[in-house]
Amino acid sequence: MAEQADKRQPVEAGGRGAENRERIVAAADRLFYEKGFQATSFSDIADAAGVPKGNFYYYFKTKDALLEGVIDWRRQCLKKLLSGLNAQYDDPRERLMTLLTGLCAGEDDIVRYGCPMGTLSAELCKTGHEMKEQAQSLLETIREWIATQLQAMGRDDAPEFAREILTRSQGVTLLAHAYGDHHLLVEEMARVRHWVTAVLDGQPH
Amino acid sequence: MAEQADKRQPVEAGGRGAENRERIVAAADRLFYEKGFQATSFSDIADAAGVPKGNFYYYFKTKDALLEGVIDWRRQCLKKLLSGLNAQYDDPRERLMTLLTGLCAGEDDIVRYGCPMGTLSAELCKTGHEMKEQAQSLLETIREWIATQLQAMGRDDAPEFAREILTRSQGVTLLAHAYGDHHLLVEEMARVRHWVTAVLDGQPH
DNA sequence: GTCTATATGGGGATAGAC
DNA sequence: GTCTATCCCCATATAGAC
Repeated sequence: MAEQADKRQPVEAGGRGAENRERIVAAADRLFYEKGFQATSFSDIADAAGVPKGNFYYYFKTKDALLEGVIDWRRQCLKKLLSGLNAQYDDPRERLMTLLTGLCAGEDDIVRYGCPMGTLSAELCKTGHEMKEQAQSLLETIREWIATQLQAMGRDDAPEFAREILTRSQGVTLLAHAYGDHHLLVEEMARVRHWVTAVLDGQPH
Repeated sequence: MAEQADKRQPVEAGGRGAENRERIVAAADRLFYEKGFQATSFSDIADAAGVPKGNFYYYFKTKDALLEGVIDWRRQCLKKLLSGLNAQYDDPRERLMTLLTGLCAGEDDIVRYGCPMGTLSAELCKTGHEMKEQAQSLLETIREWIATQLQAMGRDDAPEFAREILTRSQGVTLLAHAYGDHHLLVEEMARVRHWVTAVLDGQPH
């Protein structure tokens, strides 16, 4: 189940195969997000990626292996996002607020498809998929990063505070998705930021 | 799509057919909750309900019709719950706090399968199912009830406040489900209640 | 490495005996 | 109203030519 990972070595070697592999992962990533994991068929992915169905069993032996590739891909994107924030700002508070603002960046996507991490976790948990822990670890990664920023601000309630920020953000995206309400997303996320600001400025929470 | 509803007339007539229909709905309700809608097959339901597969096409022409029956069933349960609270308490605040406490009642279920309304909405929205609005209306029903209680307490921010309570509750259940963490559920729900109490007692929010 | 043709299984749904 | 046998389709997955 973890053996597929090493197959990714030739990615940087620059062969056409690497391009194909990445195309498949990128297409699957998008479709798993838009339609969900179960509802996405190989045909869907093949069409989207422009790669014949049969071919990509060469890259991924099973659909689960493909899911693993997609989760790894999302993990890399997330890591890149967070380390980007680390590099861009020195002030941990600025980092955090930028993240919270950025969560609304893909506004339409979130309204239409929900949070990529939250919805995937929910689906995999419900179906009892073996890879649910991997999806959960994406959420945990972001929670830890938030906690790190809070700790850098000298807060001793960093872990719980971070958890609550994540909780509220997930609640907002879930409802915005369920209601298909763009306005709800923007307004409630602003409310979350306002609350974080107030707490950081000394209000008890 | 709505024609199946009138089939429910004979339910109270007390024939064996009515029992069967209810058994099917009850089994489907439970399985849709535990495994999700897509992942639940007719065979699963047939086994659980003790009714042969072929038979229940007599009651539901399609899987979607069955889903509609399940959503109606959940709506009735929800209505019963809320009117029960209305009858049990005169004080709207007591009603609200009882509801918020009760949300943790099925603790283990929530940790394992999430919120019945939230997870169903998420799944139907993601797959673009025609019945997503029906699922959404379950959430809306509960939000309206909360708003009604808040308004009865004389709050002029009732609609937004109710929405935020729902948002936070959904966030808590989503994370508790994703993490499979019983402790998280209890603790964060207590935090939500604490926050509601504080706001009701005059703290700005 | 690439792609076509195909196997296999399980899903929803139907026909029709009882 | 009840239940069995069966159909069809589409999904994942494989075999093997190129």
